[in-house]
Amino acid sequence: LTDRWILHMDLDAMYASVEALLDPSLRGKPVIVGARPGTRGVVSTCSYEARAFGVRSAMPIGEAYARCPQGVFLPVRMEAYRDFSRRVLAILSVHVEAVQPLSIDEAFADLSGIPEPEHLAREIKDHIREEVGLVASMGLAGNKLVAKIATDRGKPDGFVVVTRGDEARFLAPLSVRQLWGVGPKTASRLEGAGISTIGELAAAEIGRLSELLGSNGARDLRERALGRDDSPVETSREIKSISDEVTFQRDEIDRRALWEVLRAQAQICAERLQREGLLARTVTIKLRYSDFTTVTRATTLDMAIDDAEEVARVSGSLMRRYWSADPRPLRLLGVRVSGFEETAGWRQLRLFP
DNA sequence: TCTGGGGTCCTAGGACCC
DNA sequence: TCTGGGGTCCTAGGACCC
Repeated sequence: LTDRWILHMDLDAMYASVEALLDPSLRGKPVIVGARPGTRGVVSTCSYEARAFGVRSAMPIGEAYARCPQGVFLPVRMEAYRDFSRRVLAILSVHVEAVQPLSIDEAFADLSGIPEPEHLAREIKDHIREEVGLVASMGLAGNKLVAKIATDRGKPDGFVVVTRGDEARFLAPLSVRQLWGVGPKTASRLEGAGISTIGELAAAEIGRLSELLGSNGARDLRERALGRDDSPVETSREIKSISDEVTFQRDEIDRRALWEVLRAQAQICAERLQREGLLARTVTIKLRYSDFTTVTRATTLDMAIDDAEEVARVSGSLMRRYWSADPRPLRLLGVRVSGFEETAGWRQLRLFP
């Protein structure tokens, strides 16, 4: 498709911005959404005023407090952000047919075949600001990969267009870290081989890259470094797993307390299974000890389940088998269900809507 | 300054089957 | 009497994303 245009949109500092919309007295202040100082947790999102103090997403809350003690620290209020997210997606959907939400604050939209994609994108951006009050940064390019990076380059309040044919040139000077799929580990491995920009990555010998990342990883990464990506905008995706986990404020060793947490988590997973019309065959527990070592233990059943008692029973027996034998304090406990089948009732609904 | 919670995808090894 | 080989399922860990 020669006139493929993909729009990527990302709401600036979304959680902090929503909090400021709900409480205008927060406007212009360093707002840090995540956890209260003195508790276990990290920064989810912070306002640009807070970023000026060096506060960043995923930073331990204690460090954020050390850098910005005058900050306004707020707990995460997911329901509120979801509500704003829905309103933004609704605006996108008014203008574009194919919309793919990526997360609560990000989406792709397929603008292929639209006469003036840039004009439309600006219109959507204005619309979101006027009707919802949030600022969306946008990237417009010939594919998802480049559109997303374009958004990033313009933040905050960005609008960056990358012309088709210009992808590799646009990416070349940027850090490899900007590429989807290159995290701290891969970046430092590449760095060790003298590769720090996307341009250097694109020019690297494939054999050399394969040694570093395996042949599949090398091939995929090279394509991305050249700005090539033909993945479609997917309007719906299958759920693969459902989980609930918690980090305790203080490491927990009491059997009964742990059992109660596990039961509640099983219940949450089961409720969600039922809501989605799914049955799970695999149940996994996740344990994290005081030294942060983390293990998962799974079991796959012959029969798929969606009942809270059953999920609790299976995760409980995993706990007995793997924790009770060596009952050290836990920092985190979690339950996950996966290996889904649709329930008979839902299958019927789908066959005879 | 100790490290959240919800996910996805990939890899590797072992069991098992034909 | 010296280790086939391919496919599938399962477990566990790890990297990564927001």
